[in-house]
Amino acid sequence: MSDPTQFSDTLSRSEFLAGISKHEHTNILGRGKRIKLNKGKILFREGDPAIRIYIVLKGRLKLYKLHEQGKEAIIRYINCDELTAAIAVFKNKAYPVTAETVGEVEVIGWDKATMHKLMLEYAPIAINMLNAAISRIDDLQTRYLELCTEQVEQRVGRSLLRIMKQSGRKTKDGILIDFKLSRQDLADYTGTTLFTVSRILSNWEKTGWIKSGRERITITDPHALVSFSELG
Amino acid sequence: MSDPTQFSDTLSRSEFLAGISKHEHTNILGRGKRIKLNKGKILFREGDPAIRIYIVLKGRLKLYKLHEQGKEAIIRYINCDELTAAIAVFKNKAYPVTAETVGEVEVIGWDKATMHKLMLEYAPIAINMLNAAISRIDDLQTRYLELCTEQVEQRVGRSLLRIMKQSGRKTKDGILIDFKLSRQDLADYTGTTLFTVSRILSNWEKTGWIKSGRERITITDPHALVSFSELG
DNA sequence: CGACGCATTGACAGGGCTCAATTTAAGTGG
DNA sequence: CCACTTAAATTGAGCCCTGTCAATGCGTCG
Repeated sequence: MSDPTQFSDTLSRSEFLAGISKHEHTNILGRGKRIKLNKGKILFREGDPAIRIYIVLKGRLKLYKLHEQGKEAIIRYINCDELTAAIAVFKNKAYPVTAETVGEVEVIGWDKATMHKLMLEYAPIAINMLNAAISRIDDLQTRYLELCTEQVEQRVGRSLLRIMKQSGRKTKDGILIDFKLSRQDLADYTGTTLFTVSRILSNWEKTGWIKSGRERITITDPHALVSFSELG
Repeated sequence: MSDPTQFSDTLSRSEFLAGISKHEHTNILGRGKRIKLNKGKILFREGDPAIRIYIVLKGRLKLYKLHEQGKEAIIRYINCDELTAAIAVFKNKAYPVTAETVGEVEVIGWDKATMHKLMLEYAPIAINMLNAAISRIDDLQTRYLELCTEQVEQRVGRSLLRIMKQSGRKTKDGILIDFKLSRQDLADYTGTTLFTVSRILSNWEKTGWIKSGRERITITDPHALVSFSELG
C-alpha cells in the first residue's frame, strides 16, 4: 500500500533527455517548435497528421477519446514538464486521441521527420520514450482491470487518488486537486455518470474524507480513501 | 468501417528488425536466449525481474492481469512472430502482467542488459518497439473507451472481432478462432461474466452470425457482427 | 464409459443508469 | 455591488441490464 501523499509522475523532461549529454539538450529542444495555446484549445485531435511529440512547458493537457454517441472517456491528464505523442512515430496511423488544454498552455512540439531523425541520432530518446510508453501501458492495464472487476464507488476512489498523485498539491486542509475537475470529468475518467459521482462524493464529504466545491476537490483523509479503494 | 476479413497484427519479427540490415539480424537474434515451454506454463508473472523482451517463435501466449479477489482480465493474446515485454526497459519496475502459454510455445528472450545494449547500438530497435508500444496503448485506450461507454453485448461483439482479426483463420464455414477460447476467457477479455457471454453467443447462434462449440467459435457472418458492434 | 470441466438456462435481485426537478455557485454586465 | 444568466451539482423515483447462484445438460479425454 503506497503512501498517497507521495506524488509520482511519468516521463518528465529530464527523463526524456536521460542518457544524453547536457550540451546536446538545447540542440534537441531547439529543433522543436514552441507553441502557445489559450484555454480550451485543441492541441491535436483524432486523426490529426501534423506534429507528433509534445512536451508541456506550462499548464496542463486533458487527453480524451470520443465515442460515437458523444460520450467521452478521459485517458489522462498531462501535467507541466510531461510528454505526450499525437501519433505513431513510424506508421502513418493516427494516434486516436484528442488533447485539449486546461487553462493556458505552452508546449514544444516536434514533427514526425524531425523526431525520427533525432531518435536515430540519439538512441536514448527512443529508449526513454519507450519507457514512458510502457508506463502508460501499465497505467491503462491497471485501470482496465479495475474497470472490469470493481464496483463504481471503489473505482471513483482509485481514480481520485490517481489524479491526486499526478496533480495534487498539499494545503492545510489536505491535498487539493488544483485544477477544474467537474463531476462529469471524474465520471468520464472513471467510466460512470456524473450523478453517481455526485452521490458518492456527497457521502465521502459526510464521512469527512474529502471537501468539495464546484469543480474543486480536496482530499482531507487520503489514507482512509486508500484503504477503502484497495480493500473494496 | 474496416473489412473484418482482413487480419492485422501488431509488431511482427520483421517489423521488430525494420531499418536494420539483413546480416545484422542473426547477430541480434543470436544474442537472445531460446526457450521452449510446454502447455499452461507461465513465462513470466507480475513482478518477475528476469528476462525482459520476448519474441514468440511458435505457439501463442495469453497475457493477463490478476485482481486481488482472484478475478482476471485478459489483456491480449500474443501470436506467433509477435513480441512482448516482461518489464520496463530502463526502470527497475516490473511490468505487472502475467504471460501464460496456450499450447506448446517457443520464444527468444533477451535480458535487460542485453536488450539495452542492443537498443543503444541499433536505434531502430528502440524505435520499432516504441511503435509496438504505441499500438498497444492505442488498443488499450480503445478498449477502455468501449468498456466505459458500451453495453455488454456490443463489447462482446467487438472483443470477438478483435480476437478474430488477431488470431482468426478462414475456413469454409467462416472465420475460425483457432485456439481454445472458453466463454470464461471471452468474459475476462470483455469485462463481464461467462453467463452473460453464454447467453449472448446463444442468441447470435440463433441469428446465424456465429457457430460455436466447446471452447471453439467460428464467425459465420463477420459483416453482420461488425455493423451490430459498431452501431450499438 | 465414467468423470470432470465447460456450457446452458432460469430465477432473482440490486447496483447504477436515466430522466426530471431543484438548488447552489460562479461569472457578467449595468 | 447587486441582479441576472448560465452551468454545475444535488436529489429522488423508477427501472433495466447484468451479475449472482443453482440446477442441469453435454462434450471430451483419460
